Order: sequence, then C-alpha cells, then structure tokens
Amino acid sequence: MILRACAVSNPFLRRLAHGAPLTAAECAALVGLTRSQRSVGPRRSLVVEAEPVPRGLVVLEGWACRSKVLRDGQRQITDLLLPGDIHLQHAGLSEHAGHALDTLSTCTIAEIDPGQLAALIERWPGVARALRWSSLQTESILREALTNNGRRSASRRLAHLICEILARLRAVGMVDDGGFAWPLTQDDLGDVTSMTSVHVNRMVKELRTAGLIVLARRRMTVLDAERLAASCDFRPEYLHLAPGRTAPAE
Amino acid sequence: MILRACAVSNPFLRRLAHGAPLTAAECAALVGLTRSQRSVGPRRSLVVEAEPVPRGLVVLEGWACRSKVLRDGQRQITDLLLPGDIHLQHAGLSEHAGHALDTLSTCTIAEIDPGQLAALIERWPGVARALRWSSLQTESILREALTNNGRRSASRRLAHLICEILARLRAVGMVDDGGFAWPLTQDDLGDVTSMTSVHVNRMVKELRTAGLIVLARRRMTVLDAERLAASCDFRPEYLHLAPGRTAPAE
DNA sequence: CGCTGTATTGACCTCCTTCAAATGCGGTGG
DNA sequence: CCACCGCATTTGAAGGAGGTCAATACAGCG
Repeated sequence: MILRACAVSNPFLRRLAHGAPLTAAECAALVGLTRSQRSVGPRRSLVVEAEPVPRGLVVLEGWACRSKVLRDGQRQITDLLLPGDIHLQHAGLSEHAGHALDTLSTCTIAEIDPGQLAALIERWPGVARALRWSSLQTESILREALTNNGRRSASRRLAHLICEILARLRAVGMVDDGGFAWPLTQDDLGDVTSMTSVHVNRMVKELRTAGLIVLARRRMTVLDAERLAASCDFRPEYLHLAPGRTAPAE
Repeated sequence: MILRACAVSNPFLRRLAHGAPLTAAECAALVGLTRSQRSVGPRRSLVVEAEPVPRGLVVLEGWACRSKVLRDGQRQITDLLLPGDIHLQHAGLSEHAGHALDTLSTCTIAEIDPGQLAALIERWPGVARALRWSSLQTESILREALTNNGRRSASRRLAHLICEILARLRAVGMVDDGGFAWPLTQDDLGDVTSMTSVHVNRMVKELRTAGLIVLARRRMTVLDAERLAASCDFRPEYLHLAPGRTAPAE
C-alpha cells in the first residue's frame, strides 16, 4: 500500500505516529500539507529572533536548531530540530519570535500553510492529537535539557545529548546500526550543552577512549548504547516515544 | 461591571488577557472553569513524574514549580508557576508526566475538567487563542531559562530570574511598589538557577550590597528595576506580555 | 599546494562547589 | 519572658571542574 510505504520513508509521518495512531486518510492529509518543499543550504537563517514567525515549517531532511544570542555574543542553542520535527508559527500571537531558527546542515524544508493546517486539525482528530503530542514532546525535551545542562557533569551531559539524538533519530528511522550523520561542529555542540568548544573536545575524547562512540568525518556511531545510557542516567521516557521504537534493537 | 472587576482581581483572567482580548462572556466562561477550588499547603506534591497527569489545574494564589530529580538526588526546577499560570493535562497523550509538580507556598488551586475545557475552546475563539498564547509563553520562558542558566554568570543569572518574576507578577497585578511575596528558600533558588545554595547566598548578598534588592522575611523588594534589568541584559519581549503592563510604572 | 575552518592539546586561571561551622530566626512549650 | 528546637541563612577555607588563551595539527577544497 502506497500510504504505508510513504509513512515508513517520511520522517514527518513516522514521528507523528508516535503521538497518535494515524489513519491512511490522515497520513495522506499530512503529506499534502508538506507539498511545498524547498532545499536550504547549511547555516542559513529561517527565522530571526526579533521578527514574527512568517509561517510554520517541517524539517524533512537535515538538522536545524533554535537559538538565542546574548548581547555579548554568546549563543545558546535551545533545541535541535531533527528530521520530522515541526516548527509551528504562532500565528499572530506575537510580533517577536523569541528565538532564531537556523539550519545546521543542508535541509529539506516544507512550508506549512496556516489555514490548511487549521482545517486539518478541525477535520482529523488523529492529526490534532499528534500535533498536541508534538508540542508536548518539544516542551519535555526543553525541560530535560535544562536539567541536563544544569545538573550533570560535562561528560554525562554530552553523553545524554548523544543518547537523546540517537533515540529521536531512531524514532524516525534514520539510524543505521548505531551510526548516523552528525552535522554539528564542536562549537555547535558547546552551544547546545552550555560549554566551550575546547571542553567539548576533551569530553568527546573521553567518550571515544571509553569505547562508547566513534565520531569522525561528520558521522557519529554509538558503539555501546546501553553503556552510554547507563553512564549518564538516560531514561527515554521523557521523549514520549512509542515503546519498542527507542530500544537499541528493533 | 462585575466581570471587569473580576478580571482585575483574578490572576487567571489577568494573565490570559495578555494573550488575547477576552470578551465578557469569555471571561465568565473561564471563571466558571475554575469553580472547583481547593487550598493546598506548601511543599505538597500535585503531580508525580512517572505517573500520568491526573487533570489540568490553574494556580490562583501562591507559587508552585515543575521539577526533575536525578538518580543521585540532584534537583532541577525547570519552571515556576506563579498566580494565573496553568498546567494543562495532556489528556491521554502519555502515561508519564515527565516532571513533578509541587507547591512552594500555600496555594489555591483550581482543578480543570478536561471536557469542559475542550468545550470552551471549541465555543470561544478568544479562549482558544489565549490558551495557545499561554503555552507559547511557557515554552519561551523555558528557552530563556536554558539560555540564562547556560550562558550567564551566577549573579546575572539570579538578577535575570528576579526581573522575570517581577515582570510576570506585575502582569497579574501582584506587585506593590516593587515588592512582592517571595516563598523561595535559597535551596529552591539554587535548584532554579542551577547553582548551590551557598553560591546563591553570595549572589544575593552581592545584589543586596549593590542596592538593587531587599530580601528579608520571605519578601522581595526590587529597589531599582531598571538598573537590575540593565545589569543582566533582561529584555522582557520573550514573555510576550501586552505592552505597558511590564514597565516599572503603570 | 596553499587556504580556511575545524579539531586537538597544553598551561594557567577562576568561578563555583564542597565541606564545615556559626549565626540568626520563627515557633513552641515552660 | 525565656529556653530550646529546627530550619534557613551566612561565612570561611580549600579544591576542582571547566574556562581562557594560544599554539599546533589536520581535513576538505579550490
């Protein structure tokens, strides 16, 4: 069946399916929502902090991030957008986005028409539910990040981030035998985990020499997911993913 | 007019009015939503992390907080719930709350009936919009907290938190000439700002001797809001409050 | 093959934590 | 009113995790 095959390859559908069972019709409707796609190069700005969000978007391929910059130039990346993640425009709710949104790698971005989205939500209960779930997950990830950056040591913090990314990518089928594309520089990684890139480097080295990961040529491979998770007290419940789809083995 | 007077004294309505203009009928509907009230003592648990959220609630008086606890016992308070703040149950979306919810002071809590809420959202566009605004603000506050805790020095971090609380309390009319009730112990404050209570103490002292605040007997007074804000690069746009209601003078 | 951005490493420093003790304060019972 | 208790605050001294600065190595790319 075409829709089923589509659901498997489309990270947007795969992700939302963790939040609500979607009927074939709902899948088709969601696919229709992402018809308007464009490719965006790496390190491009999609949303500027002090301006209203133009419209919603879905990341279909590649990584992007939300970030804030202080007056002294320091940057904090508040959350990562991985394939399947949504950024909803808060239509008319505020003139101020509150954060920047930038691509990290080359991305395929779908623009979402607010009216069309509203119509889908009204018409399809599964879609409404899946979108509520999505925003629940986003908030939950933010709270975990706050805890992670605030309360864990640098090496655990990094390990925890890697575990989270592994789980999220696995949830959309982007992990191949523990390995996946890794577009983040060590500067980026420092801005996510609230450290300096120098210290990130030392922590990466630590995880490497512990035999937990391989990171080279923009590719990350998790060698021992279980030991990595145990080392940093990673418990994936906060991601609210459907069970069986976050475990190391499928 | 009764409703107007009610809107002034009810922090729930006052807060939501920042997100959307509410008609008299919508105000009345929202007041009806909070009919079932109860008083809860300080330091009581309202939601447990590993259990589903029983139902939504509104904080009408007092302060509460969402927090996460690591296995080693360290705690991170991820966000504060001040009068007027809402905690929506994610009805059936997950079996796992993802965080604890506890009172800090004695609180008046209104329980929200999910069905009644859904009916209101469907019926009243202003209510629907105000609630979307509320969740936008919650997310925005989380991102600012991540930036604050991750990138600002301890003293600025504390100053920024005080500025935020001042602005949020002012938005619901709970500030009297720069002063307001302050139920947080220095331990709590450490858990919010990701420091130890010992260091919190030193930073409080710094703000005190700088003539910026007075903190004694569970009451905080901001002596010079402008200088405090300038000292920590506090820019209130991220709170998405209606203009004119965050400024020091009314 | 040189250029540019990223990664790596070392030496030094500091902000914050840790540990421990003292002080203060609100409530309670005598 | 005072003695006492429990809890929060305050302060000091010492240590450590992570930051800063700067030099070097490396990889991709025209």
